[in-house]
Amino acid sequence: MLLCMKPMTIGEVAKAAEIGVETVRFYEREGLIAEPPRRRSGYRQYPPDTVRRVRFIRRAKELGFTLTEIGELLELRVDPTKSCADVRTLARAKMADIEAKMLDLARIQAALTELVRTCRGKGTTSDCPILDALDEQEVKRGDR
Amino acid sequence: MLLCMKPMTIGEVAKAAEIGVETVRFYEREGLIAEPPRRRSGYRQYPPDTVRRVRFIRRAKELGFTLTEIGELLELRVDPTKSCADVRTLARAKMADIEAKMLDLARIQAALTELVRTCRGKGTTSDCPILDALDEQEVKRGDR
DNA sequence: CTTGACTCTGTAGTTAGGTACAGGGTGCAT
DNA sequence: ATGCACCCTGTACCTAACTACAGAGTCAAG
Repeated sequence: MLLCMKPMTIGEVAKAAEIGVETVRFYEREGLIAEPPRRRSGYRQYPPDTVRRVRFIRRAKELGFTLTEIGELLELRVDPTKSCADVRTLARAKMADIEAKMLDLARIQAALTELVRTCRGKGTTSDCPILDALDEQEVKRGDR
Repeated sequence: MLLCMKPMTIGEVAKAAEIGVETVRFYEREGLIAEPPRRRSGYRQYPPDTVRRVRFIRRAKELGFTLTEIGELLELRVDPTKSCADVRTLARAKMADIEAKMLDLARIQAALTELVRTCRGKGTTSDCPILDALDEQEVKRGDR
């Protein structure tokens, strides 16, 4: 573990996070990762923690979050410079987003399960259960 | 159902699906929705079902699926022209994707819950539980 | 029959999120 | 002390997924 505390080059970070070197610099420009200290030569010296941050960004993107949203998630922390109430409010908003995503995913999952079941059973049991997955809740949304 | 079975214009579909007219045509070009019949004038006449399809596309995008993946999902159905085994295989692959997404979302959700809890506890407990959310599988890998 | 909102095709521009050089400097193993 | 892999900045380019015209035709309320 203590070995991990040595600063890393951008190439090491990129490799560890399974991402391109250019992308790391891009995330830095976008403010998603902090500007690291430099050597006198100008080489970036990343704290190893950066790898986790970059990995988080990569995974969160696959969940449909934009880089902006991911930035907000990464800003969320217990921080004396911010009001606890603000942090909680923002966190709760994100939790609601996530809840909605999980619900939609569960619906598609259920539809796929049904599809596989139907498929095993008989041949031509008609059309497309997938379409049903996400649309009855328009009704619910209306009176939310 | 109140949904009228009469064909709809592209503008009606767009409005009902909360999307732009241009986007509907774009989805048609991309093969995500079928080319509808036309009037003699060339006007598209959409079956009302199209609205559900477009809504599905919109929602699925928010879950991090690409249009290509969404197209694959929409192709999945019990269909005599396709082998049942193929459909099942593809459906199972999608289900695995979805499972992974739901797991990651649950992890972030848990991290946010923890954050809110900590925050209420009035701690300056320092850092960032969010970062921990998606990286425990790293633990499996040996450090160098 | 006019008029204004709507539709058509086709092409071009935009935004998000990277990705790829060019032209130069750095580090280190041999 | 040199070669090679790596890093720097800056700019340009790329794909996905729209979005915005232009220029022309269509529909229907009044």
